[in-house]
Amino acid sequence: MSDRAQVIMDAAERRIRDAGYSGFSFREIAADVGVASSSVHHHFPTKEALAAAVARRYTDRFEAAVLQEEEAGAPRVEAWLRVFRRAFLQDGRMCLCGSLGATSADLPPTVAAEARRFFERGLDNLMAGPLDAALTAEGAKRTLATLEGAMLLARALGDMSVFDQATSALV
Amino acid sequence: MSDRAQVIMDAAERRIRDAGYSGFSFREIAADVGVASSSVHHHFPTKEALAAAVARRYTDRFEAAVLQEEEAGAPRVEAWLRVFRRAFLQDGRMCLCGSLGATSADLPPTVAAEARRFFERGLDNLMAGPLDAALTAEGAKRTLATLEGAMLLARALGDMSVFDQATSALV
DNA sequence: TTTCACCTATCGATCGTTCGATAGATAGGT
DNA sequence: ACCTATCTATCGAACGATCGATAGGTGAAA
Repeated sequence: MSDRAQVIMDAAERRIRDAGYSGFSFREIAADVGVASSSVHHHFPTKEALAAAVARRYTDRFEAAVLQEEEAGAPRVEAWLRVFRRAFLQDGRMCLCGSLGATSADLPPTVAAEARRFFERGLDNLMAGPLDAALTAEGAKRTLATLEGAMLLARALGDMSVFDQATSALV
Repeated sequence: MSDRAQVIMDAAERRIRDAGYSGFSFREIAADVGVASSSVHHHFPTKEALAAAVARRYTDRFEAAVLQEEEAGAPRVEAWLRVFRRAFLQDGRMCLCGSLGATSADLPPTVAAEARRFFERGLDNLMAGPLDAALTAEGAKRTLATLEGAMLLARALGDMSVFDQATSALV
């Protein structure tokens, strides 16, 4: 994967997190990066392929960050909270797969599958390991739902601090 | 507000809940209703005005349904859970204002204001009343976040039962 | 006769996508 | 060292489709 392809994915990720799948275009991405829109197609043949690649990279990065927090000694739920919190407050944007998942019914199949994969991996991680650290199926779903919803609420209200208030009972 | 305008709003509401603000068009709505796209403009001059009207009606309906549940004796949080659950399982769709709020950064101002209003009204209601029934500011935000996130998660995973699992601890 | 709801037709802009051309790098053969 | 072939990354131009929006006309109701 070339540097240019990474920069294209960076721009696409920003745009999708702000506006969703149908809210970004090749021309916008191209303008952000400083190339012709046809050059974006050279790296990613279709819009569906670009969005799927961005979601795949996002999930892998996210999972790696959570594992790093856990290895640093953070309890399971707190690891997730920290990574979500960082993704939200640092970038000032929704979770990519939250943004995609909200319109899941209208997504090309491979993009919907990548969004689904993000949440499946999250639930697997939250339910894995020794019994004293693992969450129940319901606890894991509640945790992810609250984290995603906290982002959505904070964005809709235009107040970033809402995220911390909505998630304060998770730890 | 004429009958035709109501039917147009019905179609727009369905489409926005599935695909977000940038995922619906006048032509699609017109085809659903069975009129020309210019006729939709006759009732709602712009896309922004149509979406804002749909969100306003949605919020008012939602609030009325919650109040009805409360008057029927449902505890505060359970009233919200029931109305959210019905909106999700009956229609098989996201919350309209959740769908809009996810892309709040990319919304025309009046539409973003209507989405914000939905959550402000929700928080006000959850925090109102006698102390033994009212939620704290944090509890109210956590409740709305979990409800919205539960919809998002269930949609992304393609499994409606996820909503009940994610919200099982709210009551 | 004025108003209302709807129509057809059309506008300019933007969409995802495709195409052919071009420049630079790389590799192999002579 | 030189020529040739191939690959990669980029460009401008254009495709048909769709977008939100507008203009002007038609017919029925008030």
